[in-house]
Amino acid sequence: MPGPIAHLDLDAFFASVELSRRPELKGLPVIVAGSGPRAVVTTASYEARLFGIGSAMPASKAKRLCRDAVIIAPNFDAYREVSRAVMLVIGNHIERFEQLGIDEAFLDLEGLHSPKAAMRRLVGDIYDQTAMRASIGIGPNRLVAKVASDAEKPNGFVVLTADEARHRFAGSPVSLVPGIGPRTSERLGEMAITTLAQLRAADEDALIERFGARQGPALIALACFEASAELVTDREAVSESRETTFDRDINSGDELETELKLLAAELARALNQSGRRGRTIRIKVRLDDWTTVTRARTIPTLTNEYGVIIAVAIALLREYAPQRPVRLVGVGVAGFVPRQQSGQLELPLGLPAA
DNA sequence: TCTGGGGTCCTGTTCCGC
DNA sequence: TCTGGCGGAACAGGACCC
Repeated sequence: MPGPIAHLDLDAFFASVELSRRPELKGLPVIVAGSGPRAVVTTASYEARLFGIGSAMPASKAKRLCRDAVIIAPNFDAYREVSRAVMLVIGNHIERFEQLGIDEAFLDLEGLHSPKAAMRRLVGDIYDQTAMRASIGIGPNRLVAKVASDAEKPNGFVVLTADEARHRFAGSPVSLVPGIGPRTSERLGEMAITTLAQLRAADEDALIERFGARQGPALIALACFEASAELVTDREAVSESRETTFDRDINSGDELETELKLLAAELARALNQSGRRGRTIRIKVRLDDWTTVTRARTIPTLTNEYGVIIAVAIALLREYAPQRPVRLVGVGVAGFVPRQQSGQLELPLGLPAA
């Protein structure tokens, strides 16, 4: 039996990085958010959370909730740098770990003499070397570890078996577990299932009828805290994109194409820098009524060239021809191949063999 | 007072070739 | 020759995550 697994989560990460750069703000409600009229909060310090401010909240609302909040524009380069430093510390302690996003990781604790003591030392080292606080959850699989790290943050340190997790969170809303978001919560609510205990006891056939043969049983497994303990230690990106929300909705096709060109240029620059290429080019358009449309086209050869990307993107946009004001456009390239294979797959595909 | 940006994964549909 | 089944690839949308 594999395991145990630890989940490490950096507390209020973006805000913590800002506070370490500007110690005079310590103790104040700090919000990291963009500046436009449609900006949202990316991270709030724990002082700001006392005012009811949370992630994904419109910045305008956050300001109303706390007039004295210090608002700081996000600086992703700085966050990436601190993230790298933290991951280096983790790598010095733990052989196998899987980074997720910028501020968390799963750690394979198998074979460690005293996993808890090892995690205490790791958290101490991370703080000493980067000034970042982390919460730790330890469990038999990723799901238990993740929920455990969330349970008592900031500075949390929670160790649970699956059985203990089932008991401790029996009365918690189904959305406590990762994988059950707002939409699934709502649909479960329509079946009078709101807590994890209710989901665990739910009729599997009814769930299958409602959610399908795969997702139905998967929901019960989530409620039982059954999950894989496997880590994916060598994750490679499969797509990259750029998108922007306008301060005001846009009606003109010319203006949309101008924006699309800027985004495609930035995307091509990034792809060239990382040496990544893909065959599928997609656009994304969000209308003023929040409907989101994507269109994609796969071309015969791998590309990261601006000229190719923008030509396909504009063709897709013209074919779609939005009939309502547009609040967001985006462009992306997908279908990356693992780097060692990319040489072979450059041949035109989709042609009948000779 | 509406709701960012950058991703991943899954599902259902359609199309095409065998 | 016609038809149906099947599987894979592409595509669109949706849910979710940080």
